[in-house]
Amino acid sequence: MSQIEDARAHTIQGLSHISNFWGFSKGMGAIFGALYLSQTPLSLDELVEQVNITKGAVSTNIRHLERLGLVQKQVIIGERKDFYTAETDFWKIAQGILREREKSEFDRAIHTVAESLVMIDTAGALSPEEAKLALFYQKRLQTLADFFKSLDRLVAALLSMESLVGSTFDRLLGRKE
Amino acid sequence: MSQIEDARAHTIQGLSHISNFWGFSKGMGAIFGALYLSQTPLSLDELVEQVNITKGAVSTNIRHLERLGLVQKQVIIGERKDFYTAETDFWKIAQGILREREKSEFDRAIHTVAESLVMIDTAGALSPEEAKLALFYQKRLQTLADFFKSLDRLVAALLSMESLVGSTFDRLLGRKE
DNA sequence: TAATACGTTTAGTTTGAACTAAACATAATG
DNA sequence: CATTATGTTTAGTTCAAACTAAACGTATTA
Repeated sequence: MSQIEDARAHTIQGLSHISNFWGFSKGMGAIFGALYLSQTPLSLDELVEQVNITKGAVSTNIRHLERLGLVQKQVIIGERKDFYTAETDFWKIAQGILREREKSEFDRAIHTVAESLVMIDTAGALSPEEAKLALFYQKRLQTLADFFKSLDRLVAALLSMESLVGSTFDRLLGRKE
Repeated sequence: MSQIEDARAHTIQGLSHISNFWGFSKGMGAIFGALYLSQTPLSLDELVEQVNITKGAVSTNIRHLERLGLVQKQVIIGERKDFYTAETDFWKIAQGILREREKSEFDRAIHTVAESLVMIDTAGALSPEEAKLALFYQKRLQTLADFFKSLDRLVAALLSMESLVGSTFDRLLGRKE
């Protein structure tokens, strides 16, 4: 029935949008969607057909998805093709994204601000106005650094909750009691 | 001293990158950076000069920044120009972004999944395999919906913490005791 | 009322990410 | 060993977002 196919297409298109919104390609969202709404693992060729993008693009996108933990490769014995399945635990997925993407980005941010602070620290003799400006920068940069460090701790805390995922948040938010 | 100017440039460039990473334009990050590292409010023309993009772009970007709560317009009496200052409370900023961007995006996601579920519900007579597929979709879509709803609650919870911001998280994460 | 100062809008351009098509590398099969 | 099946890499293309330049609207000043 077309109604059901429509629901599938609608969901996939929605996931494409979300993927895009979160800074990934639409293709990644669509591929994940196709896998998430498949009762069986899919091969690369099947994905090419279902999602309607070329093999190269699927290949690239799916490796990215794998690295993030959104998709798992299934090696089926006696089969030459690779098969893929979607991760269905979204809290796990969130962790994967936090780990692979946000973490390194926070590290980078912290590093950049630290560098800026060093530049100021190692500046030579300063005129009175320069000294005042330097002090101002230091204060602002320190605020920024503190913020990033807090975010970093938050992420680290979430990532260390491995075994609790799936229940912790839900309980925290009142979905289960 | 050039060392200090370098620190400023380095920070601004870092903020541009971060802005871009979070799905905003680099220009927005640069403009915010210029304001954040300014001891005085800046006019549009001063920003044009400092950030080195055209008036039109600054105008567009700064309105976006304002809407997100990253920047405030200061109407100075007796001055025809608008002046802008950067918000310096980053937890407030995070809230602004959550409110303006994430919230509506979650709403959209929830809505899309709900639509898909309706499509399945209203599908007519189904063959046995179709019925089985429909059931499978329903289960998966429900899982997805639950996840989005949890995220939505999380965001709502964070947004309702208005008065606590700045201390709550830090305490939560052990930065202060 | 003319001239100026300012912010916004618009038409066109630039740019980078994600795509396609096709060549390629590798392993399995006959 | 030639052929086929498969996934990856690459050179080139497409497309949308963000930019520029310039026109525009509006308020202020002379």
